[in-house]
Amino acid sequence: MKFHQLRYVHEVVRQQLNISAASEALHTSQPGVSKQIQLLEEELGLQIFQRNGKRLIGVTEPGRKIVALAAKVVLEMQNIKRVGDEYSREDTGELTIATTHTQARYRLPAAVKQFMAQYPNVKLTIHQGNPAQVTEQVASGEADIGIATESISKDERINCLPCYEWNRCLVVPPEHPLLKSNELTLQALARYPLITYDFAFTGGTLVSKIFHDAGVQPNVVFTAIDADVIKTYVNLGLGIGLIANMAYDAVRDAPLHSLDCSHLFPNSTTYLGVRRDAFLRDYMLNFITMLSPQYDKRTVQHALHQV
Amino acid sequence: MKFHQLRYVHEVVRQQLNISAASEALHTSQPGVSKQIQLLEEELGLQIFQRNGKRLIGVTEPGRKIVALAAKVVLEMQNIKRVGDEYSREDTGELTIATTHTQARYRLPAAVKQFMAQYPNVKLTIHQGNPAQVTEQVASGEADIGIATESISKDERINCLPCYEWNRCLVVPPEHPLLKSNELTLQALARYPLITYDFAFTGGTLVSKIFHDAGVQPNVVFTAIDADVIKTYVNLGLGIGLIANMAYDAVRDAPLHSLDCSHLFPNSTTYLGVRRDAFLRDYMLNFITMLSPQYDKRTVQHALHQV
DNA sequence: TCAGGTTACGCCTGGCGTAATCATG
DNA sequence: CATGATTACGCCAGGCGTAACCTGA
Repeated sequence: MKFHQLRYVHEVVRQQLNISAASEALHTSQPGVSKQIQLLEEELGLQIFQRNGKRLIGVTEPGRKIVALAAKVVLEMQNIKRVGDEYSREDTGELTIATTHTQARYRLPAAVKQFMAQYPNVKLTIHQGNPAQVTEQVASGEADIGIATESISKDERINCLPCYEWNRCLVVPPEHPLLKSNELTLQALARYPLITYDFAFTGGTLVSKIFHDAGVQPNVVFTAIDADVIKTYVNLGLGIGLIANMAYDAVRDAPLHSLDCSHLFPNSTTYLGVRRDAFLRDYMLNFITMLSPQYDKRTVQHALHQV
Repeated sequence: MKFHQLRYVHEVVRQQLNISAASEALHTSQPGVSKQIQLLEEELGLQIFQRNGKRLIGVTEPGRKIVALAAKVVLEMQNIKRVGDEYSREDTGELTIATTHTQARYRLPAAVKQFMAQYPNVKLTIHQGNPAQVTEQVASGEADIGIATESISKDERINCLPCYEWNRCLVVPPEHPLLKSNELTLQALARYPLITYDFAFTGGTLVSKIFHDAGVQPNVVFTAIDADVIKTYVNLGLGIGLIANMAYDAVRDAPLHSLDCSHLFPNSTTYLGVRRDAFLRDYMLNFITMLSPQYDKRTVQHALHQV
């Protein structure tokens, strides 16, 4: 049983059972991949893939176990390589961060700037997506670090660290009637068309739960992943926007006004997550401390079980 | 980076850094192992082993990480092989059980007999040791299943299942004064020289804690791992024996008498543990159900996280 | 007919074993 | 000197790529 064979199986699965695509991704010939997979199946004495004639059309029952184990092995091998890099070509490598728009746009820039200055030879990539996608990217190893709210901390495959707390604010056009009322309530809020994040009302998240518990039905007319998009539409007079408070800046976002909502919703916590058994390069740990200066490296290492 | 190289590193560490011994264990030549390890070190750009001239005298800091990861990979590869065996040469293989004397002698025989009848082609091995050794063997993968009391359930690397509960009894020679007293107490017990398991008083275990909490100092004159040894010495009149109640049988152990102690000590639970990320062959799961018929296979699978 | 997979075959890398050499206690 | 690691070297398995061939949609 060769390590290559496991990589091949792993990649074929990742490429939706397309051997040609896998061989391309692996920079090798297609017959080679085909052959090695056959040899592995022969050695193990079982079929990993279901075939219809010559096409792969699925993964067999035992195949699923093999695929899962192969994925683990591939990850461990990556980790070993990383340990090598860590102790030799110090301070060069890659860092992939998966996060949501709000974090990428409003919270990460300072840390990223600092990081790039300190590690000019690390190739930094930011993957943007909704919380579920962030979680998946971290769990699959596509991203080294994921930054998102709550949901990421509930995944068994991911170790998490609370990063910081935040709340929401309402952005409204100038002269909006809500600016004159003395106290903002859920009821008042529900009277106007609402524009907010598209994931705020999926999967029983916090915001939807608060409305539901209060027996108030908000009038959500439009959703986006993107606070900037939301503000744009608020500017057009299509409604009022409910966004993270860090996404509003009085000067930059004039003429919009903001109304604090922290009395309506409990604080949310943004978590940072890494895959359970990923090895973190030193610069990765340092990035985390740049993002969350309240932790030192030792604390981070401990919290993320990098023993 | 070849899989073989990781096996080599793993085995060299297991053999106390003796490359010759490792090459023997791996059925290959010593220069081969030496070479491959050098190649791996070269590829990773770091030293795994500390060398004094040509002798290996230790594992470097990064080496420790590599060794740990290599061990994981080796284990996963074993698991993959097992999946293969599971679905092809059904019902042949090996099963290694690590357990303490008491379990091996008094509790396992029935299950073992049943198992051997059903799986004549599975090579069954029982490793005997104290609870700490059992734990270590399971954690290291030397044993597939470990059966021991409490301590095994506290190891992070092991998934456990409570197997059954038991308590202790006192074995005394015939005509012993304790046979005439109406109620057995810790104080009464402490008046006589005591013979018991050697691990009963190490590491703050249950028995020692009970005595300590009651402010009673037992007079332990002799310890053994083995209830049979203990009974032998009780027979010689060297003291009274405190053993697991399942280890006493009125007929077989005559002329010794027993006194129930379940009012003095809380029940102990015997746990069955498997390594966190080990793949369990079907016959292994069946062995567990034979030992603990109160669970069905599905329950066992779930409890041990064999998803 | 074409995308996608397997078979056939020769090249050549690289792993292994043997034998010789070197270092440490 | 004996134990144990490294170096040298030739053999050959086996992985890879090219080319030819097969097969459902």
